[in-house]
Amino acid sequence: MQIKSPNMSVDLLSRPKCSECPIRHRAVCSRCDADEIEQLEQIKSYKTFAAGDPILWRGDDLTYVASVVKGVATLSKTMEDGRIQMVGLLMPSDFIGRPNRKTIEFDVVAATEVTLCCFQRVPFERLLATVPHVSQRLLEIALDELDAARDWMLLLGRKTAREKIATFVEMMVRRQHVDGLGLDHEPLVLPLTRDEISNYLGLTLETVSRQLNALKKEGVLQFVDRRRFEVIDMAALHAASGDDSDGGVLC
Amino acid sequence: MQIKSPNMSVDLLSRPKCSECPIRHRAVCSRCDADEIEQLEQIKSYKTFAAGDPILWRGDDLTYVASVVKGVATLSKTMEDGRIQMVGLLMPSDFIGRPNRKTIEFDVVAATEVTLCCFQRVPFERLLATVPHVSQRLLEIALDELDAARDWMLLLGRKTAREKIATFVEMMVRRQHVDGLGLDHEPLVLPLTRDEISNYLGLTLETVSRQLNALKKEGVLQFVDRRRFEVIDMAALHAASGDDSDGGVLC
DNA sequence: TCGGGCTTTTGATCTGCATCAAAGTCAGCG
DNA sequence: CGCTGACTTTGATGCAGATCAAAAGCCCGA
Repeated sequence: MQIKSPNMSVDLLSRPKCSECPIRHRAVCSRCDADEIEQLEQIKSYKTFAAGDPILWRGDDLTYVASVVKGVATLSKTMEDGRIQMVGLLMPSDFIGRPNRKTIEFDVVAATEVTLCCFQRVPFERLLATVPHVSQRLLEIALDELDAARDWMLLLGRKTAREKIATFVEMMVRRQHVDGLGLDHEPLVLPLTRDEISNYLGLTLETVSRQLNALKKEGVLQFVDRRRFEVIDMAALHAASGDDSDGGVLC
Repeated sequence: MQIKSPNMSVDLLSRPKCSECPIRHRAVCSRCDADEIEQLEQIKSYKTFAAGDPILWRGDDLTYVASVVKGVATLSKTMEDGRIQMVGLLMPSDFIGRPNRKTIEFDVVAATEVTLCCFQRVPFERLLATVPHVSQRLLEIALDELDAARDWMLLLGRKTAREKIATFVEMMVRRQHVDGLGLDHEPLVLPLTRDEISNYLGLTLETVSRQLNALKKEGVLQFVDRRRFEVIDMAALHAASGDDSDGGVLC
């Protein structure tokens, strides 16, 4: 399944179906009737950001809610002294912003070129209040995000550098596979620099580089350039991640 | 404001009001009409667990959703080799379980004696589908939890042991204050053992002990026994937490 | 009151990852 | 092309917190 053409209001609540992973990849929401879609159309617009552009800064007014159509954005927190922790990686079909909150608490930055499908927040909230299945859908999305955040807490608090890297690479494989960004046996992409990966995993960029090269040396991965790679030994990769056998949660 | 007597259905969605902290402490939900309360009454029951009792084990069927009335429970993930990461601390008014999910992905254990207000999941979901403000309320709760989880990710990934401990103690102060568990200038309680705290903070129990004693030696805290303490120097505690000036988020 | 089994403290040592430093690689662009 | 600046790799060293070990304190029941 490919990314939706940017011409459907249901972008906001849809997601490619993935039989493997019940947590983060949800079935397409097709419950909106014609009238509801019409309402969404009227408050909708598309915005594009270049790689590196800030999308929202901590404290900004949330005039829009949005969903990622194309590209990858990062969601992160920064401490006063500059330490950064990424708390989410926003890929196609992920949701940005939230109803009933006027400002955002995190920094959102485009990691690659990003296209967003935006809806004006206030009218969107009205829709929320009148159309019950929309708020139920949003509740599902929020609970999925909560599960993903908690899985990431296990990674940050208890995993070794090697396990963190293996988990991250495995996640890239799964998400790109189901999102249709890379066809089978095409090289996969790391949408982040070593520095950004380190901020996601709670490591330094040097450690990320060393661990990635260690996996290469062991024949688990192969790099075609600094951003593109192939997995040679999926089983070894999974074994290194420290996750339970099925590994279904963190994709 | 004291803990509610266990006689009101609105236990599920209510929470003591706290003017200081908009994130985790929500205003009481009083939108249910008499008929809705009646419906909730019929699917409600109270359950009590002794300290140390497991409440739910990973993979268990979720026959109930519940909210904590009294006591403290922990929510955690365990790796195959025994490493544990606590991903949530459930205190009075916190919600357990979720609609539309048949099993739970985490272990829930009573840290102290715990009283839960339980609702049968399936009928509760029916209520969700028919009464829009309940799902909106649950969405708010889920989004608050998500913010808290993401703040905790910053702690786990980037804070030092000292900052972690200071943040944790500060959180105990705030939550016990607003939940009315301890009156002003009464000793505050650590509802967890050193080992449990270490699992919450991604540390070892020895490091927790050392850092807590360091804060004592510096005159920031004072212990009346191993579980009870007073904060002598709130400003120093906050300064040690590494959080932004107002510190409003992690309470 | 004593004793046994917890939890906690304290000390000594080790190590994984951070930090510091410098060289290497690549993409874009004049 | 070759220069420039950003990203990445690699190496050397240091240290926060883990690990290992043992003593001390505390609760509780006999």
